[in-house]
Amino acid sequence: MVKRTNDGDDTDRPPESGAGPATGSAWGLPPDREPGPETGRAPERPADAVTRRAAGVNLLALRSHNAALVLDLLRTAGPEGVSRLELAERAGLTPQAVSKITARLREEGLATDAGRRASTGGKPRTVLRLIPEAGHAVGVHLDRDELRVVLVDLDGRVVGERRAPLSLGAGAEAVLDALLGEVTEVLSDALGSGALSAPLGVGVALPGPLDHTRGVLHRVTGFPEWDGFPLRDVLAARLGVPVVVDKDTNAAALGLAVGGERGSFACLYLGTGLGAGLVIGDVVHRGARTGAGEFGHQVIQLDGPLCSCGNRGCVEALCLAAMGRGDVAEAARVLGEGAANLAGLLDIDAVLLGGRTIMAAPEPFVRGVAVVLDAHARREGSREGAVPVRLAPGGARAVAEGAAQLLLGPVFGRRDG
Amino acid sequence: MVKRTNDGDDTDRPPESGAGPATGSAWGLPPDREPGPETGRAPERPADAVTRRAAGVNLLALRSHNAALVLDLLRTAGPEGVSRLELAERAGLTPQAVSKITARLREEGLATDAGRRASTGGKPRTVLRLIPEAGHAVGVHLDRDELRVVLVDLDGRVVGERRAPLSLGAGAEAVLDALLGEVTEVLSDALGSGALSAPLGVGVALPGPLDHTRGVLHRVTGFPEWDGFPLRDVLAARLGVPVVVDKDTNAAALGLAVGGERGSFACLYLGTGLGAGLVIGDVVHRGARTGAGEFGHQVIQLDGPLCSCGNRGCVEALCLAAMGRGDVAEAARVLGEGAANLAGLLDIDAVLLGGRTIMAAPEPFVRGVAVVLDAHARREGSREGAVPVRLAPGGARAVAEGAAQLLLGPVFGRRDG
DNA sequence: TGCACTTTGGCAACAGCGTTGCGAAAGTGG
DNA sequence: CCACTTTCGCAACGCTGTTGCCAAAGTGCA
Repeated sequence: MVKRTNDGDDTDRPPESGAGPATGSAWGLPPDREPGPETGRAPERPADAVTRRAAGVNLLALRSHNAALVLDLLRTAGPEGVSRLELAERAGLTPQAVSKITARLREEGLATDAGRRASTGGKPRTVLRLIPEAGHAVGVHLDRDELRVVLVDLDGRVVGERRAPLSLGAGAEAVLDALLGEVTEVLSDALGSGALSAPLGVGVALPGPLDHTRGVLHRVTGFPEWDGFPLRDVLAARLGVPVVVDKDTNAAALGLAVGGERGSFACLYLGTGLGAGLVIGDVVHRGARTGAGEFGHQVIQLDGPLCSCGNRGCVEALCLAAMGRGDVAEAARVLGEGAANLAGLLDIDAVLLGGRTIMAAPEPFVRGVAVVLDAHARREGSREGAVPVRLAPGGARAVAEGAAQLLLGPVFGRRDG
Repeated sequence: MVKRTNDGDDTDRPPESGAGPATGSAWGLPPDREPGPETGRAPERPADAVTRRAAGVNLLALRSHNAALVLDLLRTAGPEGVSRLELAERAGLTPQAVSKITARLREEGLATDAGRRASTGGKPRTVLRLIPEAGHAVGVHLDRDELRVVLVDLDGRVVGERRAPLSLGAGAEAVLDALLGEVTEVLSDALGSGALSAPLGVGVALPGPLDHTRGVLHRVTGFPEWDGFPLRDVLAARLGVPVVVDKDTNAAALGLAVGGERGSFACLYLGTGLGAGLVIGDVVHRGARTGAGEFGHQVIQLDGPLCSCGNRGCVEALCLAAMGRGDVAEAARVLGEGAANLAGLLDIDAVLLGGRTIMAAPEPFVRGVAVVLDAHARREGSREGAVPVRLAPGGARAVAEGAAQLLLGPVFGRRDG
């Protein structure tokens, strides 16, 4: 039902990566071709992809942009729905344009009526809502010791889930087999239980570093054997649907951005390591090399204790050392100083905390970080007050859900950054 | 000749701030009304302006977007010009669409023929170029001890300039009078020497903090009497043209972004203080409160020496202390550590150095910062190598030129961030 | 109960965008 | 001089959002 939004440049777009021949349901098919580690897309200079994209806007691009925007407004409104006039006001379009767009969305099965509003003296407004079942995506969280697969609908609701223990160091074949198996299971469960259209694709989130634009892993921390592995293309070839790969922190941040966190914010995740997902102006910021978010190896103590990365005085080293001593307050303070540096540099609207270590003792961390940010704001005389600190919502499934949003986001017009 | 790009929402847009009745050339007119500190625009909640702007795209918006894009490509091509087919390829539009757009630009006096290319076996391509004289903007750099005003054409070339000593602490009236005087002088010089269309407006860059969206100053460092002064609206009322206000570091960064520096980069300015201008994806990042770029008060030495801001161990304090001891190498090293934190956090493409202190001894700073970034990159095993460090080009006029780009940028489709 | 009024939202005509088909213009090369 | 290539404008077209208009569906007062 849902097609990926057409950007109007379908004339010379490279073919969908590994989409291969659509032999019925391609799920669970044996690999019809095994791309070697070097068989990726045509090598494109990353600089080109960033510095000057063809920014000319087509009528087709305009159409899909506005349709995606209206769809996003419908999604944001939730099950209560929105009226056409409200959509028009929020989108900055005329009511008649919205009428045409919503008529198309209804024809495509993406939207439907949802009752009417109370009259204000005239004809009551007809309320529209998204049909969440019109599209699905798979989100995979490939963690160091666990694999989690979720199936979510257009609304972002989880409609299927599986977990399995897994070691990232068990070798590519073992990990891929486990991943493909769990994904297939989740999908066949959903297919058995009800009507399910073909999924839009699979998003995979895992610890970095990696190249998001090409979907190639670099040396995953602690598992150098993955270096250079073209995960996206291998998975796309085996699954027969589009695959997107991203860092776990970015996926989590994307999930929050889609889930209602507006503006610019940073999610700090403290677990085996310390990383950050950055959202700037509602867009996940990855950087040209998918290297953004290196929060943990920010130096906040010149010539401080040696960190595993080779530098001295990194936030991560100080924070984990404090945790090793059982000094949560100091760990939170150190984290707060790093967060204050980040907040000052980017003028973000919120700091969100997550990760296993923080979830084990949320309150002292949130308070400790807030205290540092408050102190900085007061000393610098900020008129807006300190950046608010909150716990990142979503729990243990957040990364997998965010991974699914790597596919759902474009449907609602979200750009990558 | 040049009208500001129409975004298609001119139905309910607030009137151009202080544009007033156009009584001939409004320059140098006595103030016909003096807006008090509270007579600004209708107060708009900053959250709204950031979190959800009406993103629906109009046919009018599409038209002006594509026209601005083509104009930008013409500007980038320089005096040699570009052919229609090249424009079409770069813009992602069909040649025929480009023909129509360039025909309009030629009618409006913004573009013209510039010879032809050598034939490749058929009709030779006609080359088009921008007409730089079709539009101008004024850039003002309001520094602590000096005032600099430049007049630039569409190409960004400086066609008029004036300097005057000035103390920001001399009081609002004195500073405003000096500013208005110099601006009027620059314009009348240009009017006398040749044909000059009415300028697009005036961009003013000064040390922060301030509110870029409203054009209101906060407590300019060291000059608390400016707190809350609505500089944009006051100047707009007196000059009768649009005015945009921004931090000096942001203006400088914008100037570099327009001047050819692509992608994402940071400009670090070391003078009486230490600040940064951030460009992320070709867009200046200011943050919702125009607070981004607080590079100098990044803490890199927990419990270090006290800084003027009240915190301890700020880069600025350490850097300036080292300079006070004459230890340029240590200052560069400290600066480099801060730059490494920034580069890791944002995955930027380049670090540019500027400011009076650095220009006094450029080579040791560039080398010292590069050494630190190299060391970090090597230790972390970056496959792309270290972030390149360069001197920010442009010299002493860079900030004023960038201020003028605050007005020119929108003509070429540059969004604010 | 009936009528005036308000508000919503679809139908139809329209202006204007980029696209396509086609041909004139302006070169090269034999 | 002619065949060929390439550029680029004119004209028709499809599709976008916009405007004008009117039916539909309520409220509220007589």
